[in-house]
Amino acid sequence: MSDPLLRPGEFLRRTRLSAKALRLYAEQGLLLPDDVDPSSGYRGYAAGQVERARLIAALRRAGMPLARVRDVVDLDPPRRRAAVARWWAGVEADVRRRRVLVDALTAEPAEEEEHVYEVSLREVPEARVLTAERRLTVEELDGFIAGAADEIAAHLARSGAVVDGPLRVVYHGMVTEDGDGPVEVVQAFTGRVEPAGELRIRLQQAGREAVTCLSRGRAEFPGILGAYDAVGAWIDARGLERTGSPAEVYLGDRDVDPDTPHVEVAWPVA
Amino acid sequence: MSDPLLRPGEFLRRTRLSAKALRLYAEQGLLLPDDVDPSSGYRGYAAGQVERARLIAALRRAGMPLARVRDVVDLDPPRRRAAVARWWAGVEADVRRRRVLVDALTAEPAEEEEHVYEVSLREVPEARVLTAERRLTVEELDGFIAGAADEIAAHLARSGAVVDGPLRVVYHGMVTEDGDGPVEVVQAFTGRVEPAGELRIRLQQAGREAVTCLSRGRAEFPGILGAYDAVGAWIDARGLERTGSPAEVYLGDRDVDPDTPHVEVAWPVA
DNA sequence: CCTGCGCCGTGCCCCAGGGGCACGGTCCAG
DNA sequence: CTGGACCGTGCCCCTGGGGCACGGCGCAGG
Repeated sequence: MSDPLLRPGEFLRRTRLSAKALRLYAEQGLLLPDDVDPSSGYRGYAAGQVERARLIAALRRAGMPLARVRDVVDLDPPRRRAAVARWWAGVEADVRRRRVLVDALTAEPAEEEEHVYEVSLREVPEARVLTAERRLTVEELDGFIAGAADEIAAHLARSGAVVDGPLRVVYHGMVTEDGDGPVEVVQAFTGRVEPAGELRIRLQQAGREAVTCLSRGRAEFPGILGAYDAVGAWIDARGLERTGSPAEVYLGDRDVDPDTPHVEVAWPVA
Repeated sequence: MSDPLLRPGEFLRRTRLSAKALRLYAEQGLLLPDDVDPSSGYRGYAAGQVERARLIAALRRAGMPLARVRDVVDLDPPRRRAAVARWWAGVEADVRRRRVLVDALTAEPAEEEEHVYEVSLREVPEARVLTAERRLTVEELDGFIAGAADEIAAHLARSGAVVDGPLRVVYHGMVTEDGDGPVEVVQAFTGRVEPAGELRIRLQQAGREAVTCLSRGRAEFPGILGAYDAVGAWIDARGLERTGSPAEVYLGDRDVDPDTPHVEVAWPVA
């Protein structure tokens, strides 16, 4: 009895995978049978495959997609643990994002102010700003904003300049064009800074803007659309005119209390 | 301008749904256009639909399946918030389950004892036990065990009897038969108890059993299969004979530290 | 010797929640 | 009247299988 191959039935019993799953994994090369009888097509598994099958089953039960399981199963144990942990960190981040949305959806609206956005007008002074601009699609958006913010902060720090006010993201291409219109990440600063790479320096004009403020939960898409509507309606109701592209102003860190003000929607007017 | 219907393009812009999603929701009756031009097939949406569409978009982004969205969107706001919260509680529970599995998969094995199960032999005294038995499939298993445990505890409390030892789940039908073989939830007790409903009283025979202990993470399927293997191999290596069905013994509460002993796998032997 | 039964294979259609493409009709402005 | 933007339908694709039908294969019992 060196190692008689396990027939599929026995292998299924030992791993509690379904026959369908087992065949799928075999087809995809994820769990190759040790031998396939060429006439009958019967698969034979070595006893050592049981452990691998159970690892796959555990990863699947943890919700890992097969494609990633494929990348992960063949790593040596320390690397595999690290890869699993990395994947799981992404899952947790996604759950946090969804939790913020759910919190906003399940929170009791405070006293009739369910869908009321308070819009106000404010003066914006002239300022020198460092910006990164790109034309991109929806799924690239978050990554671009985060990356550009980091790049801008790093360049300002290198140049010995000082951040002056919150980060703004200006949507030049209107809310949704083809992919998305050009999006510009804008950071006001004081000090001497030279352009670098994709980063440009320009003057932000002084003027007035209509602005409303949102908690983090309501700032998650699609809640923020209500804020755009409110600001737009407020502008129209007063007979003002839009003089530029709308912007989102990120007031705080991302890991802040979901109920505190977090994002402003601002639209330049005249 | 009472309320001119929004054409699909404008509606898409206002909700940032995809055309595909919008059409899907229309087909499924989830977001019915106010009007459909019979000749061209063009859909027209009332302005009031925008809010509903955004609610649907928010729920979808939170990961709620369309079927549940369908149940939820038409509820009045307080009931809707409650329904969303109930659904989300289930999501969180699932994430917790997966997190336990991931923790077990990413934990550093302590000093070479990666896959070693310590198996030992112990005496089991005769005991009177209250049991619930059923034949069921895999997906009913957890629900049945939880329900039976509650029922048993309630009946013992009603009868003034006292729980005596941990809960056992005996798998009479071997690990995996067709669906699953009969599964018996067993609780030893002291005191006077009458059978009730599906609950039966029987004598648990005295004897010996081979047993190994698992942390909660490793007790999640499929890690527990390794314990069955280890106990079986241990029994065979000593020339003992299996004299009954294997059982899982739940030592602690479910919300306990994932690293503390949590489940035993026990197999009666002679 | 035949027959039934348990295993096992292949192939097809199904689910959510759309993405993407092709083909064709509609609507409006120049 | 014609081009381009807008919009429809219909098809195939993805994941991770579930479920069913049909067919082969081998073994045991009558």
